[in-house]
Amino acid sequence: MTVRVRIAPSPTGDPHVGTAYIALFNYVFAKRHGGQFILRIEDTDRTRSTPESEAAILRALRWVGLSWDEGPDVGGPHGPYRQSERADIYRREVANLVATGASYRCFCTAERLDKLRAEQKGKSNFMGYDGHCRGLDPAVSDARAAAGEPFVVRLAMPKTGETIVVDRLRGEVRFENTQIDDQILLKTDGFPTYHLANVVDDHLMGITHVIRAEEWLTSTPKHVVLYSAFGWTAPEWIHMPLLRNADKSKISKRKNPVSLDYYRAAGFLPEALLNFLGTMGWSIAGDREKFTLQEMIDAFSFDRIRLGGPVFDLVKLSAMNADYLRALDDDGVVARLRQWRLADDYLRSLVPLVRKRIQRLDEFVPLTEFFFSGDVDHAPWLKELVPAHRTATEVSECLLGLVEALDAQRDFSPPALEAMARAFAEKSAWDVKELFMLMRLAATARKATPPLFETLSVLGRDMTRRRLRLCADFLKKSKP
RNA sequence: GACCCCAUCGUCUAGUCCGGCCUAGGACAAUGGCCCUUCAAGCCAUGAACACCGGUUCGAAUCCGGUUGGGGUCGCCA
Repeated sequence: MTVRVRIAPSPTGDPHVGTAYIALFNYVFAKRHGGQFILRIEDTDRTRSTPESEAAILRALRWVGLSWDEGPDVGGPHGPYRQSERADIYRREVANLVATGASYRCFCTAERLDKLRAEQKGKSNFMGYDGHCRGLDPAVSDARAAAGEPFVVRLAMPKTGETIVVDRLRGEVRFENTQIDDQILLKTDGFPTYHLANVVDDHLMGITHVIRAEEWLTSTPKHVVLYSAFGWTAPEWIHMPLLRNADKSKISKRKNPVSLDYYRAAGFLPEALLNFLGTMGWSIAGDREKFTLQEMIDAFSFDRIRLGGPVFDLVKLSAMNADYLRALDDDGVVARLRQWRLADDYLRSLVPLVRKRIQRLDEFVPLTEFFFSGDVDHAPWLKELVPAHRTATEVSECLLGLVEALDAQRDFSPPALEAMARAFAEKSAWDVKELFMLMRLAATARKATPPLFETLSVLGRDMTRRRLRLCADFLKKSKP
């Protein structure tokens, strides 16, 4: 049996460092055993998935140095590799399940479910669907569906006994069936949920090992039941520990940069990032922490994974990055600088912003310095950041609000940014002039810069968000 | 709250499976020093952990039980 594994990101946002982490272990395991590593796009959330996000994820994964044997861009014998293009497959498979009674239509409204949840909250030990439509007469169900009434399809979980998940890293994990609710498999819009699509695709694509994050562990019994309902052999499960913030909570953008694009923009070397991720929960040897991708492949074994959630420490990553940088010769560093920012493309995007502001070429570098630095120091601007009529907390909150707005802002062109900022000003009752200066100071640590939105546009989403957040943190600490 | 997972220096980890080699090793960070016109880098040194309580055993970081702590999940998101 040849090993086939996959990484299955959802294109609903920035390329996540956790995706690279899990992709790395999948990739390494596949290569260790001469198997295949597949990339599948899980875009069944029609409201949140975007082609831009998909492209960004592919680009980021490539940047980090991982490549896949099959995927939406490279094709393969088990395509399509984009779940939105496989909708008919899921509908076909789920129809079989309804026919055998392993799943059923549910006509409950969102309102009813909300009410149910509210009632259960705090009172009941069981949280989840109450099986209201489970006993519906199939003839009635058929008639209501035929009449055009919207419905979802749910998995009929066994009501007794337990489901055992065999996890490669933990052994048998047991779940009482009574506490697992009837998972929705097919949504009202006809698209599958993760649980269905994931099982169907893993089976159809011949996936042998599912290496994914620990957050999936508690929904795995549903997948076990699904496999058996289909009559399919389940893959082997391997749930990796979750990357953590410094406070041990699951890594999040509020407490850590999580976008791979940030790490690229901040000048981390992809091989250093990969090496660092390889030390998260895994070790190559007791006294060794530097290794190449190939060395990791050669040495890889699940036996060397520990399950405590590793804290993603930027300081340690930076130290490792420094090691890689020092190992490069001078030409190597030059090459990396060019790949990073000192490239014609980037300089060209800067020139329109400053050409009228310089009289001599030697003014270019000082004027554009903040485009080339990572984190900036806001300390000298405390007075300007927090004018007399504002409190530090107030300004900090405003910045955090902006970061949130920026998170959602896919279009980073100057006009789009300006529209966003003006809308934000209106909504938050901040004076436009004041808000714009705040953004300028936070993003650049300067009072005088090229036009704000052109500047932010070139600076990019990741660096802009990082600096605003840093500024908000600084203010929060400075004067509570 | 219910269920599930986890538990070695501040952090990443070795050691845990097959108990003695562990007065617990390495790395990052911290501190002190050396080097040096400066700053880095480099080198040397120091402090720093087996969560707790029981049990098994001649012997436990290692095995068992409990407690505590942390995390995750309970979405027509993945």
